[in-house]
Amino acid sequence: MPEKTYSISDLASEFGVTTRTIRFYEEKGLVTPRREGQKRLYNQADRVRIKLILRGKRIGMTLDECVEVIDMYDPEHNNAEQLHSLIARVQDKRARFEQQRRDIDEMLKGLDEVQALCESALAEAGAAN
Amino acid sequence: MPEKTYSISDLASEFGVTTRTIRFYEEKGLVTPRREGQKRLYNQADRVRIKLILRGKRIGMTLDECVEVIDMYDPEHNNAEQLHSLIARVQDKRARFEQQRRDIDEMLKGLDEVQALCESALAEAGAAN
DNA sequence: TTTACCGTTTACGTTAACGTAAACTTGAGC
DNA sequence: GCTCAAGTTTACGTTAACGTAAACGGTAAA
Repeated sequence: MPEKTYSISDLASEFGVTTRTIRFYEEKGLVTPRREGQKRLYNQADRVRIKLILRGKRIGMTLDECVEVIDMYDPEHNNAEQLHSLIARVQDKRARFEQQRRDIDEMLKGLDEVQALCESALAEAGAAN
Repeated sequence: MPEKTYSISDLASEFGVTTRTIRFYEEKGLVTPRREGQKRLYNQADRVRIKLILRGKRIGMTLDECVEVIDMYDPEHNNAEQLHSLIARVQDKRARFEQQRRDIDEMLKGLDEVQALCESALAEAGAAN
């Protein structure tokens, strides 16, 4: 069965971005859809790459960093040396993500405190009536 | 006892940024150190704000978003209406941060898989000898 | 056939978050 | 008194990640 394909506006609306954004990612080499005549045709792999890019962006990664991570997924690695270097890069990214998770947890803790203060202030105001 | 203060380069080196960055934050109204003559003097509150800004930046927040969050911490809120609106904003931020945490967890999962593949490939190569 | 979309390329514009450089002041140490 | 490091202001430069506009091609419905 033929693989499912997507038009550029399919993906744009699915992911809530503009077609310009997707073409821009192509300019930068992040996706390489095939063409049907003039029109771009995206396959499942393209779609996944875009999804990964947008996930990266949500946590503040640059497009170049997104590429770095995505490239880790395809095995251009043959020998032991390359495998070790890949593992090292994985560790670097992991450290970064774990730092980010700590940052987010701190942020959430702060929000909890603010909310608790708000609610106790509201309770007090309510009790005053 | 007088509050502890910091020079601009104190904070710059503590946080690993340039003095330009800190002055830029002042231009944008994110910090307002007092002056001793010509020189800027930062107090503990200023220092904490900068710390919060940089934490926000690490998870991809814009400076404006950092201000939004930081502003939630000081109580400019008196009446019940303002308290409810603040709680609503807290919920919005919370949702965003939780999404980010999910994104990070997915990223880490991906890294785990890559590393596992690398290690099993290395084990296989080792066994082949 | 005309209208209405969807798609395309090309190209200039925009915003955030600083970098960088120049020119000047000021207090500390020699 | 001179130097030197650390500070200041002013101002133009830079990069990433698209936005926006113009001008055009294909096709499907009215």
